Formats: sequence, C-alpha cells, structure tokens
Amino acid sequence: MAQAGEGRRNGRVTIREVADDAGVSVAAVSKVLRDAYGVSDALRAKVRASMDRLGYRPLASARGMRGQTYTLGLVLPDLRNPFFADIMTGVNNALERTQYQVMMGISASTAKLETGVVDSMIDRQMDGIILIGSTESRESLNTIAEKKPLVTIGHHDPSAEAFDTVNNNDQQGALLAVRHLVAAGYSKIAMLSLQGEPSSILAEREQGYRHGMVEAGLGGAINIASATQVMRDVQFAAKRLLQGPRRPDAIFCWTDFIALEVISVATELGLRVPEDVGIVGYDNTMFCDFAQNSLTSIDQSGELLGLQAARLVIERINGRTAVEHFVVPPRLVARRSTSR
Amino acid sequence: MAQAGEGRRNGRVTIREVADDAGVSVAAVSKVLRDAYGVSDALRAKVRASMDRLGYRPLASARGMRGQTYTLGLVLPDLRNPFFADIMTGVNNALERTQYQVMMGISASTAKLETGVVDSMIDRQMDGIILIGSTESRESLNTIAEKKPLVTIGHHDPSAEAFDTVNNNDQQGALLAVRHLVAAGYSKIAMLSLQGEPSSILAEREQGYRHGMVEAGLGGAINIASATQVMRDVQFAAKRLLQGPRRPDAIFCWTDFIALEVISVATELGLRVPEDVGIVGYDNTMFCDFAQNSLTSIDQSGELLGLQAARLVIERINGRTAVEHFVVPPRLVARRSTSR
DNA sequence: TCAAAAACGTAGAACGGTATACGTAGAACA
DNA sequence: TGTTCTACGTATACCGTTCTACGTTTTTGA
Repeated sequence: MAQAGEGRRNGRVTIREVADDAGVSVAAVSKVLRDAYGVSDALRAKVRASMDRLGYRPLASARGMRGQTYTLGLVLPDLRNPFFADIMTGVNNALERTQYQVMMGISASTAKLETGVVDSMIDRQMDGIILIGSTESRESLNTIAEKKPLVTIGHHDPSAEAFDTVNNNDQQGALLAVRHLVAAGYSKIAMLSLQGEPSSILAEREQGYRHGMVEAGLGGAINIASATQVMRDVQFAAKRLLQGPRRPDAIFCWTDFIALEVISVATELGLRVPEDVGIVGYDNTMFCDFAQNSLTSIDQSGELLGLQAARLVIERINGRTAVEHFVVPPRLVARRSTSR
Repeated sequence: MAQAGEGRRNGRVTIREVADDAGVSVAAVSKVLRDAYGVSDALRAKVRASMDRLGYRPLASARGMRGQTYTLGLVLPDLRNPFFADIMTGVNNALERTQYQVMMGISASTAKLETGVVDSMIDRQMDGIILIGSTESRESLNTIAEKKPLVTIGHHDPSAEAFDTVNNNDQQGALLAVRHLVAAGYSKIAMLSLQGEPSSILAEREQGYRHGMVEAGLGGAINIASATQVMRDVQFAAKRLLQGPRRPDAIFCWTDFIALEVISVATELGLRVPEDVGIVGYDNTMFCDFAQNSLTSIDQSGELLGLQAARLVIERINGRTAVEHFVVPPRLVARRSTSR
C-alpha cells in the first residue's frame, strides 16, 4: 500500500528544485507563488520561467499546513435537482480568474451527513465553505463559521452575524405564485412542501403561500401537504391531494422536479393540466421549458446566487468580518401549466 | 488575511495533545489512527477514549504530506444530467463503511477543464480518482494513472493497462434500442449523438446503432446527427432532423435529457410521440418515468457502476496493479414513447 | 532455563510548503 | 558624508502527521 503511493509520488517537482533551477532561495519562490511583498520583476520572471520549465505545481497539502489551500468547499443537498447546476455555473464564473478551485460534497439533505461532509471539508483545510440548502441550526452554522469563512445559499437567517447568506426572497416568490394562480382563476390552491428536517426556505415559502391565500380571501382553503424527496413519497402525497375530499384545483410545489412529478401523477389520474389542475414549480430549471411540461415556475436566478456566494466567501477569506446578506427578488415565469 | 486564518485555526486538537492526554507517544496515536501493527487492545482503547474526549480529528493536509488523505476525487462532466446522481449513490454506498470521503469536481465536458480539475485533485493529494465520461486521450489517462490510482466510468478502452474501466455495454445498448424500434414498426430510425470532443461511449453507441440498422436491413436509412449539450444546439439539430427531407420516424438519443428535449421540439412542431415519431433515450433516469415523458430508455445501472468504480479504486489504493475492466449488460425499459 | 522471536512502544527525521526575522544593498534625505 | 529608509533576498523554524529504526518487554519453543 505504501509502496504504490511512494512510487507515484516520485517525479513531483518541489519548490526546492524550482529554487535551485532559478538560482534563488526557496523563500523567494514561495513569495512569487503567493504574490507576496518584496520580489523584483526580474526575480519574478526568472522564477516563473523555472516553474514553467519544470512543470511545477504547488502541493495543496503542504500549503495547507501553514497557509491556504486555495480550495473552496461547496455542499449540495442533492444531485438530482438540476437547479444546483445553475448555482455551480455562477460559482465557476466567479472563480474563473482566481486561483481558487471548488470541490463539491453531497449532504443528501440530512443534517447528519451534512455535518460529516462539512467536517471533512474543514479537515481538508478548505479556505471557505458554501453551504446550499442547509438544514443545520444557527448554532451549528456558527460553530462552522468559527473555523472557516462560511456563506449559505438558501438559508434564511437575517440576524446571523458570523456568516453571510445569499437568497432569493422566498416569501415573495410564493406570494407571486399564489397571486398568479388566483389571477388565472384558481381558488382551491394547495401547497406541496418538503417533509423532513425543517428548512428556513420552506418556512418562508409556506409563509408566502399563506399570506397570498389570506390576501385573496382564500384563507379557508389553505392546505399544505408535504412529502420527502423520495419518488414514492411524492407520488403518494400527490395522489392523496388529488383524490382527497378537498381536491385542489391548483398545486404550488416547492421545487420544479416535484412539480413535474405531480404533473405526472395528475396525468395518470386522468386529470388535465392546466384545465383540471394548475401547477406551479420553483427554480425555473431547464426542464420547465420542455413542451411536455411547460411548467410555470418561479425564477430565482441560480447563477447570480452562485456568483454572489463565491464573491462573498472570497471576501471573507481576505479578511472581511462584517456580515452581508444578499437577497435577489424572484420572478414568475408563466407557462401553460397555469393558463386556464 | 493571515489573521482570520490564524484566529480560526486555534482550538484544533492535534495528535500531540491526544498523546499527552492518553499518556502515550505521538507515534502510538498515529498507529491507532492507521490501524497499524503493534498496538495492544489496552493502548488502543486508551487512545480512542482520549480522541473522543478531546474531539480529535486528523488534519488531512498533514496526513497527505507523508501518507494518505483518505479522499477520493470524482470528476463529473455535467451537473444537469441526473444520471450522475445514480452513480454517486453507488459510490456513496460503497464508501459507507470506510474512512474515505469523496470530493467532486466538474469538467464541463471539455478536455481542458477536465485536465485542470484532475490536476488540482492530484495537487490536493486525493488518494484515487474516478473519472466519469472522460474525453481524454489514452496517453493523458496513462499520465494521470502514473500519479494516482485511476478508474474511469463511461470510457471504453479494453486494452488499457494502467487504469481500470467501468462501463455498460454501450454497443449492445444501442443495438437493443434499434431492435426495439424495429420491432415496434419504425424503420426510418435516426440517431442523435453528441458533438464535440470524441468520446468512446458515443463511438460505441453509434457503432451499435449502425450494426442494428444493418442487421434489420435498414443500412440505407442510417442517419446520425449530432449536437452539443447546449439547449439551443439540441433544438436546432432536432428541428433539422424533423423538418428535413429525410424525416425519421424514430430518433435514438444518446442520453435521456436530450431525448426529453427532442420530445419537446417534436411536440412543438405538432408531431405526436409515439405515433409520428418514436423516441428512445439512454440511462433510464428518473424523469423517464413521468407520465408526460414516458420515455423508453436503456438502463445501465448507474448505481452499480458507481459501486464498482469505488471498489476498484480502493483496491488499487491498497496495492492491486492488475487491470480490471468491469462491464454490465444494459437493459431496455419500454415506455409509451415507442409504443406505436 | 535460556535463547530466539514476537509484540509493543518510543524517538525523531522526514514531507513540501509558509512566514518570520533578519541581512544587505542602493536610494533618499539632511 | 553620514544616516535613515526602502526594496529585495535569504536562512530557518514551523505546521501536523507518518513511518523507519530501534529499544524494551513478553511470549514461545526446545
């Protein structure tokens, strides 16, 4: 076991070899590497040339021992939801011209796994952490923030001090959805929410939904069902709603791919979308636009969220301590699934 | 900048503190950590207790300097394709009871970015690398394999010696698709393939498609179009096919989400699926099952592929050098999109 | 009963960078 | 002309582990 590892390590160029090649000290090379103070242009050029010639790449582990690893950790709840692809695009754009690299981990939407992933990112000396759709408590997040610069996406905590948050206005997004449905003539509007560890964005969306219903004088029709992200569970919940005594004429779903599944269930039950039941999703992912779905959805500009999160975490790495809470307004994109 | 980093590092428990707490040497603690030879049960228990009491976690960077980091790198081409979620499930299952952790990177399906991601994983001392849907050349892969244990998923190279491969039989998968379409009464069967850097799995699928067409006496109708993964591009290619002079009555698409897009385009053009045009996808991702899609697809057991890849890379880390090529047979799942 | 072997534990040199403390030369200032 | 800065380089301790080499105790075998 050690054998294979040892054999492979050979051939790796070290900072010492670069220093020898350039005829300077190790410290000088390190300075060039870090863009540190006290290097002349001539020396910099000489060192750069040697690095290129030898194909030198600094070892992140070694750097991590005393300085930075130039690695950002990004935790996703789930790989099936294409919304996260949009966020990643934004993150990558923000990092394009920096020397930072992102490594992703999956929390599978459970606090236990999420903690494990985050801990292992801290163990791996990530310089900063971006947490998407976290279900952790304020204290847990503060604990993480004590150790590493932290930014959350999709976690509402406007009074948080130790970490930054990036969000769309989920309450308003839900409100837009309800208003749109009401305007389209629906009145028995239900919401399908997420079951499991309580998440602040779901709380916000539920709040917005309630608000919208009351505003439209439909407070009596408020009806929030919930299901985990497991297929079978969603199908069951959707059937319950659509076959129950208080059958809704519209369902606002907390995320697109759940909405697509609800469309599927409705279709199988012989219900027509949008005539018999209107459906609204959230995130406006690429699948909404497919003709067979044509799903009305709330756009929360995932790419922008990712971009901002990356910007904020790098600012924190560079020393900012004042908290920042970034909120983008959501936008409703109407499609056929609600055009009654 | 250093300030923030320094302030945060404080409080981290080191192996020395554990050793002091347990009243043993640092080396002894390290041995316990690595399950190395020469520790009595009593010592092990004592050390474990101290580790728990102090909340000790070994620092990956420091471990990486001499030994392993217990981190596996996994490179995905794309975050939008839900197929990769299946693979990840398998990988995670395989790693459940080990101390390995996976970190993911995205190659965006370009060799340049892929090289960058892989290099940065090597810099970060990942113990092994799993590459999904790689478009790199044999030499590049060999170069990587020289440095780290490497396993590819979705890359055919049965004569590779330096790294393991895990695949489904793509040629057979395509063959199944064509045979199924022929049996359902389609004859002008086109294939929509992937444009860009040549990929061996696409080559295999095209080969299988050709083979199937010839076998059915339809050699003259062979028609392979291609498009990148960009939405607009796919739509354009689909329209070209469906509005062209040799309009096919069925299209075999290289992956599900492309097929869903083709269904969308066909629908918008007023064509009925499956009556006017039959559609087959590949990967049998969760979206195929939705009633509005009901997409016939080829299942390649993503979860199994992920599981095997993780197993193989760990075996290599543990010293195996003999090459292994794992191939799983694909399975056609018929749905409404081809039931003429 | 004694030598040899096995089991257990320790000391301390790596690993490849970073960053502090310091030396030296030339420029600027009085 | 000396003094004080500033710019540029260097030497080297240090980060938290691993792992080899070695010493000591216990067990085994004849």
